[in-house]
Amino acid sequence: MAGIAVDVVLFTIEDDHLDVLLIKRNKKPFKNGWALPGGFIQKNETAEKTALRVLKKEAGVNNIYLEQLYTFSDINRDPRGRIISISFFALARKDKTWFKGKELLTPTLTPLSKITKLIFDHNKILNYAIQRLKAKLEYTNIAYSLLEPEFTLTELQHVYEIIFKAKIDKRNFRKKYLSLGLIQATEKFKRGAKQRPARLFEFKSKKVAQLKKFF
Amino acid sequence: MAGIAVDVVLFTIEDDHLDVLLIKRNKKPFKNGWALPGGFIQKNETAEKTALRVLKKEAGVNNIYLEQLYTFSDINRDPRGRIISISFFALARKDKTWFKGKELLTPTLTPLSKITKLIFDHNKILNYAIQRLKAKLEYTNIAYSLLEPEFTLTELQHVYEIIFKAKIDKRNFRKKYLSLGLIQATEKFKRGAKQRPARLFEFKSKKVAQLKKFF
DNA sequence: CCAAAAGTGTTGGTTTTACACCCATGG
DNA sequence: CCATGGGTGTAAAACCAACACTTTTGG
Repeated sequence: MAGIAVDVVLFTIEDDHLDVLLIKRNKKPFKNGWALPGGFIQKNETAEKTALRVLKKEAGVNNIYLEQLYTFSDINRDPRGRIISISFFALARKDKTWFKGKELLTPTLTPLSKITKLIFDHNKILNYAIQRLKAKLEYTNIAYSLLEPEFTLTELQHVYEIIFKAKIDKRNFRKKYLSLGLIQATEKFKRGAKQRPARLFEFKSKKVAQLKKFF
Repeated sequence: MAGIAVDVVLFTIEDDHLDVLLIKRNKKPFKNGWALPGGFIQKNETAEKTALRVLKKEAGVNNIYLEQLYTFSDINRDPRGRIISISFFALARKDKTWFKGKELLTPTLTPLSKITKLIFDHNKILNYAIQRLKAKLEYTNIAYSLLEPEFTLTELQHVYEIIFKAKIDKRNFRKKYLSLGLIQATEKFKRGAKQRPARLFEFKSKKVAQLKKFF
Protein backbone atom coordinates (compact mmCIF):
# COMPACT_ATOMS: atom_id res chain seq x y z
CA MET A 1 0.00 0.00 0.00
CA ALA A 2 1.28 3.37 -0.92
CA GLY A 3 -0.31 6.73 -1.24
CA ILE A 4 -0.65 10.30 -0.22
CA ALA A 5 -2.63 11.16 2.83
CA VAL A 6 -3.71 14.47 4.24
CA ASP A 7 -3.85 15.05 7.99
CA VAL A 8 -5.33 18.11 9.59
CA VAL A 9 -4.70 19.77 12.92
CA LEU A 10 -7.79 21.82 13.71
CA PHE A 11 -7.56 24.17 16.65
CA THR A 12 -10.40 25.92 18.33
CA ILE A 13 -10.71 27.83 21.57
CA GLU A 14 -13.12 26.80 24.26
CA ASP A 15 -13.34 28.65 27.56
CA ASP A 16 -9.76 29.11 28.64
CA HIS A 17 -7.95 26.51 26.57
CA LEU A 18 -7.11 25.30 23.10
CA ASP A 19 -8.89 22.25 21.71
CA VAL A 20 -7.69 19.98 18.95
CA LEU A 21 -9.99 17.86 16.84
CA LEU A 22 -9.15 14.15 17.16
CA ILE A 23 -10.74 11.03 15.74
CA LYS A 24 -10.82 7.62 17.31
CA ARG A 25 -9.76 5.16 14.66
CA ASN A 26 -12.33 2.46 14.00
CA LYS A 27 -10.16 0.11 12.01
CA LYS A 28 -6.72 -1.37 11.85
CA PRO A 29 -3.98 -0.52 12.26
CA PHE A 30 -4.12 1.13 15.68
CA LYS A 31 -7.83 0.47 16.07
CA ASN A 32 -9.23 2.65 18.88
CA GLY A 33 -6.16 4.84 18.91
CA TRP A 34 -6.50 8.61 18.70
CA ALA A 35 -5.44 10.29 15.51
CA LEU A 36 -5.66 13.54 13.67
CA PRO A 37 -8.48 13.57 11.14
CA GLY A 38 -7.16 12.57 7.75
CA GLY A 39 -7.80 10.82 4.48
CA PHE A 40 -6.28 9.93 1.18
CA ILE A 41 -6.00 12.46 -1.58
CA GLN A 42 -8.27 11.66 -4.52
CA LYS A 43 -7.46 11.91 -8.19
CA ASN A 44 -9.45 15.05 -8.77
CA GLU A 45 -8.56 16.83 -5.56
CA THR A 46 -5.83 19.17 -4.48
CA ALA A 47 -4.46 18.55 -1.01
CA GLU A 48 -6.36 21.60 0.26
CA LYS A 49 -9.62 20.13 -1.02
CA THR A 50 -8.85 16.87 0.71
CA ALA A 51 -8.32 18.68 3.98
CA LEU A 52 -11.63 20.49 3.67
CA ARG A 53 -13.44 17.31 2.70
CA VAL A 54 -12.00 15.43 5.66
CA LEU A 55 -13.02 18.10 8.15
CA LYS A 56 -16.50 18.28 6.74
CA LYS A 57 -17.06 14.57 6.45
CA GLU A 58 -15.54 13.50 9.74
CA ALA A 59 -16.76 16.28 11.96
CA GLY A 60 -19.12 18.49 9.99
CA VAL A 61 -16.64 21.31 10.28
CA ASN A 62 -16.91 24.11 7.76
CA ASN A 63 -15.74 27.64 7.32
CA ILE A 64 -12.24 27.50 8.62
CA TYR A 65 -8.87 29.10 8.17
CA LEU A 66 -6.67 26.48 6.50
CA GLU A 67 -2.98 26.47 5.72
CA GLN A 68 -0.53 23.84 4.62
CA LEU A 69 1.91 22.81 7.30
CA TYR A 70 4.51 20.28 6.24
CA THR A 71 4.82 17.07 4.29
CA PHE A 72 6.01 14.10 6.30
CA SER A 73 7.72 11.43 4.28
CA ASP A 74 9.52 9.15 6.71
CA ILE A 75 9.64 5.70 5.24
CA ASN A 76 8.09 3.88 8.15
CA ARG A 77 5.67 6.47 9.38
CA ASP A 78 2.72 4.25 8.55
CA PRO A 79 2.74 0.46 9.08
CA ARG A 80 0.47 -0.05 6.09
CA GLY A 81 3.25 0.91 3.71
CA ARG A 82 4.75 3.93 2.14
CA ILE A 83 2.34 6.72 2.91
CA ILE A 84 3.33 10.33 2.70
CA SER A 85 1.28 12.80 4.68
CA ILE A 86 0.65 16.36 3.64
CA SER A 87 -0.38 18.02 6.87
CA PHE A 88 -2.53 21.09 7.37
CA PHE A 89 -3.29 23.39 10.18
CA ALA A 90 -6.76 24.85 10.61
CA LEU A 91 -8.46 27.33 12.89
CA ALA A 92 -12.14 27.82 13.52
CA ARG A 93 -14.54 29.01 16.12
CA LYS A 94 -16.72 26.27 17.43
CA ASP A 95 -20.15 26.13 15.92
CA LYS A 96 -23.31 24.24 16.76
CA THR A 97 -23.32 22.58 13.35
CA TRP A 98 -20.22 20.62 14.22
CA PHE A 99 -20.57 16.89 14.81
CA LYS A 100 -24.15 16.78 13.52
CA GLY A 101 -24.88 13.12 12.87
CA LYS A 102 -21.30 12.07 13.60
CA GLU A 103 -22.00 10.15 16.78
CA LEU A 104 -20.53 6.95 15.40
CA LEU A 105 -17.24 8.35 14.24
CA THR A 106 -16.29 9.84 17.60
CA PRO A 107 -14.68 13.02 16.47
CA THR A 108 -13.78 14.82 19.65
CA LEU A 109 -12.43 18.17 20.64
CA THR A 110 -9.68 17.41 23.09
CA PRO A 111 -7.98 20.04 25.24
CA LEU A 112 -4.41 20.36 24.07
CA SER A 113 -3.11 19.82 27.59
CA LYS A 114 -4.85 16.44 27.76
CA ILE A 115 -3.41 15.00 24.59
CA THR A 116 -0.80 12.35 25.18
CA LYS A 117 -0.14 9.57 22.72
CA LEU A 118 -1.47 9.85 19.20
CA ILE A 119 -1.00 7.13 16.62
CA PHE A 120 1.30 7.22 13.60
CA ASP A 121 3.56 10.26 13.79
CA HIS A 122 0.69 12.51 14.72
CA ASN A 123 2.30 13.89 17.86
CA LYS A 124 5.07 15.20 15.67
CA ILE A 125 2.55 16.81 13.34
CA LEU A 126 0.69 18.31 16.26
CA ASN A 127 3.85 19.82 17.69
CA TYR A 128 4.69 21.31 14.38
CA ALA A 129 1.21 22.82 14.19
CA ILE A 130 1.48 24.38 17.64
CA GLN A 131 4.71 26.06 16.68
CA ARG A 132 3.16 27.37 13.50
CA LEU A 133 0.08 28.62 15.30
CA LYS A 134 2.18 30.69 17.66
CA ALA A 135 4.35 32.04 14.91
CA LYS A 136 1.40 33.02 12.76
CA LEU A 137 -0.49 34.70 15.53
CA GLU A 138 2.48 36.97 16.08
CA TYR A 139 2.70 38.40 12.63
CA THR A 140 -0.70 37.96 11.00
CA ASN A 141 -4.32 38.74 11.70
CA ILE A 142 -5.51 35.12 11.78
CA ALA A 143 -6.88 35.58 15.28
CA TYR A 144 -10.09 36.57 13.50
CA SER A 145 -10.75 32.94 12.71
CA LEU A 146 -10.97 32.02 16.38
CA LEU A 147 -13.43 34.77 17.27
CA GLU A 148 -16.95 35.79 16.42
CA PRO A 149 -17.11 38.46 13.73
CA GLU A 150 -17.67 41.00 16.51
CA PHE A 151 -15.67 40.60 19.67
CA THR A 152 -14.47 42.54 22.66
CA LEU A 153 -10.87 43.47 23.17
CA THR A 154 -10.76 41.26 26.22
CA GLU A 155 -11.86 38.29 24.13
CA LEU A 156 -9.13 39.05 21.63
CA GLN A 157 -6.59 39.36 24.40
CA HIS A 158 -7.69 35.98 25.74
CA VAL A 159 -6.89 34.32 22.44
CA TYR A 160 -3.32 35.50 22.78
CA GLU A 161 -3.09 34.64 26.44
CA ILE A 162 -4.37 31.12 25.89
CA ILE A 163 -2.12 30.35 22.98
CA PHE A 164 1.00 31.88 24.46
CA LYS A 165 0.16 30.78 27.98
CA ALA A 166 1.02 34.23 29.23
CA LYS A 167 -0.66 37.11 31.01
CA ILE A 168 -0.68 40.30 29.01
CA ASP A 169 -1.14 43.78 30.38
CA LYS A 170 -4.55 45.07 29.32
CA ARG A 171 -3.53 48.64 28.59
CA ASN A 172 -0.45 47.68 26.61
CA PHE A 173 -2.31 45.05 24.63
CA ARG A 174 -5.02 47.46 23.61
CA LYS A 175 -2.63 50.22 22.70
CA LYS A 176 -0.49 47.93 20.59
CA TYR A 177 -3.26 46.03 18.88
CA LEU A 178 -5.22 49.14 18.00
CA SER A 179 -2.09 50.74 16.61
CA LEU A 180 -1.76 47.86 14.13
CA GLY A 181 -4.84 49.14 12.35
CA LEU A 182 -6.35 45.70 11.79
CA ILE A 183 -9.53 46.17 13.76
CA GLN A 184 -12.11 48.87 14.14
CA ALA A 185 -14.65 49.71 16.79
CA THR A 186 -18.32 49.12 16.06
CA GLU A 187 -21.14 51.05 17.66
CA LYS A 188 -22.29 47.96 19.50
CA PHE A 189 -21.68 46.73 22.99
CA LYS A 190 -21.74 43.34 24.59
CA ARG A 191 -24.30 43.63 27.38
CA GLY A 192 -25.83 41.25 29.85
CA ALA A 193 -22.98 40.50 32.19
CA LYS A 194 -23.14 42.15 35.55
CA GLN A 195 -20.48 44.68 34.71
CA ARG A 196 -19.85 47.55 32.41
CA PRO A 197 -20.73 46.62 28.79
CA ALA A 198 -17.74 46.05 26.55
CA ARG A 199 -17.42 47.63 23.15
CA LEU A 200 -17.46 45.25 20.20
CA PHE A 201 -14.76 45.43 17.55
CA GLU A 202 -14.40 43.83 14.15
CA PHE A 203 -11.51 43.02 11.85
CA LYS A 204 -11.36 45.41 8.92
CA SER A 205 -10.52 42.54 6.61
CA LYS A 206 -10.44 38.78 6.66
CA LYS A 207 -7.72 38.56 4.12
CA VAL A 208 -4.60 37.34 5.80
CA ALA A 209 -2.44 40.35 6.58
CA GLN A 210 1.23 40.31 7.42
CA LEU A 211 2.46 42.51 10.22
CA LYS A 212 5.92 43.64 10.98
CA LYS A 213 5.91 41.76 14.21
CA PHE A 214 3.75 41.57 17.21
CA PHE A 215 5.22 40.66 20.57
CA MET B 1 1.38 8.66 -14.84
CA ALA B 2 1.19 9.66 -11.26
CA GLY B 3 3.75 10.19 -8.61
CA ILE B 4 5.49 12.36 -6.15
CA ALA B 5 8.25 14.60 -7.32
CA VAL B 6 10.68 16.74 -5.42
CA ASP B 7 11.81 20.09 -6.80
CA VAL B 8 14.56 22.16 -5.29
CA VAL B 9 15.29 25.86 -5.38
CA LEU B 10 18.98 26.25 -4.66
CA PHE B 11 20.21 29.78 -4.05
CA THR B 12 23.77 30.88 -3.97
CA ILE B 13 25.43 34.28 -3.99
CA GLU B 14 27.85 35.27 -6.68
CA ASP B 15 29.41 38.72 -6.75
CA ASP B 16 26.56 41.09 -6.17
CA HIS B 17 23.54 38.95 -6.99
CA LEU B 18 21.60 35.82 -6.15
CA ASP B 19 21.87 32.81 -8.42
CA VAL B 20 19.39 29.99 -8.77
CA LEU B 21 20.29 26.53 -10.01
CA LEU B 22 18.32 25.61 -13.14
CA ILE B 23 18.39 22.61 -15.41
CA LYS B 24 17.61 22.54 -19.10
CA ARG B 25 15.24 19.67 -19.68
CA ASN B 26 16.49 17.15 -22.18
CA LYS B 27 13.25 15.27 -22.76
CA LYS B 28 9.54 15.75 -23.24
CA PRO B 29 7.43 17.42 -22.11
CA PHE B 30 8.89 20.91 -22.42
CA LYS B 31 12.13 19.68 -23.95
CA ASN B 32 14.77 22.42 -23.76
CA GLY B 33 12.74 24.41 -21.26
CA TRP B 34 14.32 25.63 -18.05
CA ALA B 35 13.24 23.99 -14.84
CA LEU B 36 14.17 23.66 -11.22
CA PRO B 37 16.20 20.53 -10.55
CA GLY B 38 13.93 17.73 -9.47
CA GLY B 39 13.22 14.04 -9.49
CA PHE B 40 10.82 11.43 -8.31
CA ILE B 41 10.85 10.21 -4.76
CA GLN B 42 12.03 6.61 -4.49
CA LYS B 43 10.59 3.87 -2.33
CA ASN B 44 13.39 3.95 0.19
CA GLU B 45 13.85 7.69 0.35
CA THR B 46 12.40 10.49 2.35
CA ALA B 47 11.67 13.66 0.42
CA GLU B 48 14.74 15.29 2.00
CA LYS B 49 16.93 12.47 0.70
CA THR B 50 15.46 12.90 -2.75
CA ALA B 51 16.29 16.59 -2.69
CA LEU B 52 19.88 15.88 -1.70
CA ARG B 53 20.23 13.16 -4.30
CA VAL B 54 18.91 15.41 -7.04
CA LEU B 55 21.29 18.23 -6.19
CA LYS B 56 24.22 15.89 -6.07
CA LYS B 57 23.40 13.96 -9.19
CA GLU B 58 22.35 16.83 -11.40
CA ALA B 59 24.90 19.40 -10.35
CA GLY B 60 27.38 17.79 -8.01
CA VAL B 61 26.16 20.03 -5.24
CA ASN B 62 26.81 18.94 -1.70
CA ASN B 63 26.86 20.38 1.75
CA ILE B 64 23.90 22.67 1.73
CA TYR B 65 21.28 24.11 3.99
CA LEU B 66 18.01 22.42 3.05
CA GLU B 67 14.47 23.06 4.17
CA GLN B 68 11.08 21.95 2.98
CA LEU B 69 9.09 24.66 1.31
CA TYR B 70 5.62 23.65 0.23
CA THR B 71 3.80 20.81 -1.47
CA PHE B 72 2.12 21.74 -4.72
CA SER B 73 -0.80 19.54 -5.62
CA ASP B 74 -2.72 21.31 -8.36
CA ILE B 75 -4.35 18.71 -10.54
CA ASN B 76 -2.95 19.93 -13.83
CA ARG B 77 0.43 21.18 -12.74
CA ASP B 78 2.18 18.54 -14.86
CA PRO B 79 0.95 17.47 -18.30
CA ARG B 80 2.23 13.93 -17.76
CA GLY B 81 -0.49 13.26 -15.22
CA ARG B 82 -1.13 13.69 -11.56
CA ILE B 83 2.19 14.62 -10.09
CA ILE B 84 2.49 16.24 -6.72
CA SER B 85 5.63 18.19 -6.02
CA ILE B 86 7.24 18.52 -2.63
CA SER B 87 9.43 21.56 -3.01
CA PHE B 88 12.56 22.46 -1.10
CA PHE B 89 14.65 25.49 -0.68
CA ALA B 90 18.41 25.21 -0.35
CA LEU B 91 21.32 27.54 0.28
CA ALA B 92 24.98 26.97 -0.35
CA ARG B 93 28.15 28.79 -1.09
CA LYS B 94 29.49 28.03 -4.52
CA ASP B 95 32.24 25.50 -4.61
CA LYS B 96 34.63 24.36 -7.27
CA THR B 97 33.36 20.78 -7.01
CA TRP B 98 30.04 21.84 -8.49
CA PHE B 99 29.20 20.73 -12.01
CA LYS B 100 32.17 18.33 -12.23
CA GLY B 101 31.43 16.09 -15.18
CA LYS B 102 27.96 17.53 -15.66
CA GLU B 103 28.57 19.20 -19.00
CA LEU B 104 25.83 17.25 -20.74
CA LEU B 105 23.08 17.97 -18.30
CA THR B 106 23.43 21.74 -18.48
CA PRO B 107 22.81 22.64 -14.89
CA THR B 108 23.31 26.37 -14.73
CA LEU B 109 23.45 29.02 -12.09
CA THR B 110 21.22 31.76 -13.37
CA PRO B 111 21.04 35.21 -11.84
CA LEU B 112 17.64 35.61 -10.27
CA SER B 113 17.02 38.83 -12.17
CA LYS B 114 17.49 37.02 -15.49
CA ILE B 115 14.98 34.26 -14.87
CA THR B 116 11.81 34.62 -16.87
CA LYS B 117 9.70 31.65 -17.87
CA LEU B 118 10.26 28.32 -16.21
CA ILE B 119 8.33 25.21 -17.15
CA PHE B 120 5.61 23.49 -15.12
CA ASP B 121 4.62 25.68 -12.16
CA HIS B 122 8.23 26.35 -11.31
CA ASN B 123 7.91 30.13 -11.35
CA LYS B 124 5.36 29.79 -8.58
CA ILE B 125 7.72 27.57 -6.60
CA LEU B 126 10.58 29.99 -7.14
CA ASN B 127 8.52 32.93 -5.92
CA TYR B 128 7.56 31.02 -2.85
CA ALA B 129 11.22 30.24 -2.20
CA ILE B 130 12.26 33.88 -2.50
CA GLN B 131 9.68 34.88 0.06
CA ARG B 132 10.85 32.17 2.41
CA LEU B 133 14.49 33.10 1.94
CA LYS B 134 13.79 36.68 2.97
CA ALA B 135 11.68 35.66 5.90
CA LYS B 136 14.24 33.19 7.19
CA LEU B 137 17.14 35.54 6.89
CA GLU B 138 15.31 37.97 9.14
CA TYR B 139 14.84 35.69 12.06
CA THR B 140 17.45 32.94 11.82
CA ASN B 141 21.18 32.57 11.40
CA ILE B 142 21.05 30.77 8.05
CA ALA B 143 23.24 33.40 6.46
CA TYR B 144 26.10 31.15 7.52
CA SER B 145 25.28 28.81 4.68
CA LEU B 146 25.97 31.46 2.08
CA LEU B 147 29.37 32.44 3.47
CA GLU B 148 32.74 30.87 4.04
CA PRO B 149 33.21 29.62 7.60
CA GLU B 150 35.20 32.79 8.29
CA PHE B 151 33.93 36.00 6.79
CA THR B 152 34.15 39.74 7.24
CA LEU B 153 31.31 41.84 8.52
CA THR B 154 31.12 43.55 5.17
CA GLU B 155 30.64 40.21 3.44
CA LEU B 156 27.86 39.36 5.86
CA GLN B 157 26.25 42.73 5.28
CA HIS B 158 26.39 42.14 1.53
CA VAL B 159 24.36 38.96 1.90
CA TYR B 160 21.59 40.98 3.46
CA GLU B 161 21.89 43.80 0.99
CA ILE B 162 21.73 41.48 -1.99
CA ILE B 163 18.78 39.51 -0.79
CA PHE B 164 16.77 42.49 0.43
CA LYS B 165 17.95 44.72 -2.40
CA ALA B 166 18.62 47.47 0.09
CA LYS B 167 21.54 49.52 1.31
CA ILE B 168 22.19 49.07 5.00
CA ASP B 169 24.08 51.45 7.23
CA LYS B 170 27.40 49.89 8.15
CA ARG B 171 27.52 51.06 11.75
CA ASN B 172 23.95 50.11 12.51
CA PHE B 173 24.32 46.72 10.87
CA ARG B 174 27.41 45.86 12.88
CA LYS B 175 25.97 47.04 16.14
CA LYS B 176 22.78 45.10 15.65
CA TYR B 177 24.28 41.91 14.30
CA LEU B 178 26.95 41.73 16.96
CA SER B 179 24.34 42.29 19.65
CA LEU B 180 22.51 39.16 18.48
CA GLY B 181 25.36 37.08 19.82
CA LEU B 182 25.42 34.71 16.85
CA ILE B 183 28.92 35.43 15.66
CA GLN B 184 32.29 35.92 17.24
CA ALA B 185 35.49 37.59 16.15
CA THR B 186 38.47 35.42 15.26
CA GLU B 187 42.06 36.57 15.56
CA LYS B 188 42.46 36.48 11.81
CA PHE B 189 42.25 39.17 9.17
CA LYS B 190 41.53 39.15 5.51
CA ARG B 191 44.54 40.73 3.89
CA GLY B 192 45.69 41.33 0.35
CA ALA B 193 43.32 44.00 -0.85
CA LYS B 194 44.80 47.46 -1.07
CA GLN B 195 43.01 48.68 1.99
CA ARG B 196 42.92 48.10 5.67
CA PRO B 197 42.61 44.38 6.48
CA ALA B 198 39.18 43.30 7.68
CA ARG B 199 38.71 41.17 10.75
CA LEU B 200 37.28 37.69 10.13
CA PHE B 201 34.29 36.48 12.11
CA GLU B 202 32.67 33.09 12.48
CA PHE B 203 29.24 31.84 13.51
CA LYS B 204 29.28 30.38 16.98
CA SER B 205 27.00 27.57 15.85
CA LYS B 206 25.64 26.15 12.64
CA LYS B 207 22.53 24.88 14.26
CA VAL B 208 19.63 26.93 13.04
CA ALA B 209 18.88 29.57 15.64
CA GLN B 210 15.69 31.57 15.94
CA LEU B 211 15.95 35.23 16.73
CA LYS B 212 13.34 37.54 18.05
CA LYS B 213 13.41 39.57 14.91
CA PHE B 214 15.98 41.26 12.84
CA PHE B 215 15.03 44.22 10.66
C1' DC C 1 50.92 59.75 -1.28
C1' DC C 2 46.56 58.06 -2.88
C1' DA C 3 42.49 55.19 -3.21
C1' DA C 4 39.84 51.96 -1.04
C1' DA C 5 37.38 49.78 2.37
C1' DA C 6 37.63 49.05 7.70
C1' DG C 7 36.30 50.54 11.79
C1' DT C 8 33.98 53.27 15.32
C1' DG C 9 29.72 56.82 18.85
C1' DT C 10 26.33 59.98 19.64
C1' DT C 11 21.92 62.02 19.44
C1' DG C 12 16.94 62.35 18.82
C1' DG C 13 12.91 59.94 18.05
C1' DT C 14 10.13 55.95 18.64
C1' DT C 15 8.64 51.97 20.91
C1' DT C 16 8.03 49.21 24.80
C1' DT C 17 7.23 48.26 29.44
C1' DA C 18 5.52 48.77 34.02
C1' DC C 19 2.05 50.26 36.67
C1' DA C 20 -3.37 51.83 39.39
C1' DC C 21 -7.55 53.88 39.47
C1' DC C 22 -12.43 55.15 38.13
C1' DC C 23 -16.66 53.50 35.41
C1' DA C 24 -20.98 51.09 34.16
C1' DT C 25 -23.65 47.38 34.80
C1' DG C 26 -26.61 43.35 36.91
C1' DG C 27 -28.07 41.34 40.73
C1' DC D 1 -24.48 48.89 47.26
C1' DC D 2 -21.37 45.50 45.83
C1' DA D 3 -18.76 42.56 42.70
C1' DT D 4 -17.21 42.27 38.20
C1' DG D 5 -14.72 43.20 34.35
C1' DG D 6 -14.30 47.67 31.12
C1' DG D 7 -11.73 51.32 30.14
C1' DT D 8 -7.93 54.72 30.33
C1' DG D 9 -2.39 57.68 30.74
C1' DT D 10 2.25 58.46 32.00
C1' DA D 11 7.06 58.05 32.89
C1' DA D 12 11.39 55.48 32.44
C1' DA D 13 13.96 52.38 29.73
C1' DA D 14 15.17 50.16 25.61
C1' DC D 15 15.62 50.30 20.96
C1' DC D 16 16.27 52.20 16.36
C1' DA D 17 17.72 55.46 12.61
C1' DA D 18 20.51 58.85 10.95
C1' DC D 19 24.76 60.52 10.38
C1' DA D 20 31.05 61.46 9.24
C1' DC D 21 35.46 60.94 10.25
C1' DT D 22 39.94 58.37 11.20
C1' DT D 23 42.70 54.09 10.28
C1' DT D 24 45.29 50.73 7.70
C1' DT D 25 46.74 48.82 3.84
C1' DG D 26 48.66 47.92 -1.30
C1' DG D 27 50.22 49.90 -5.13
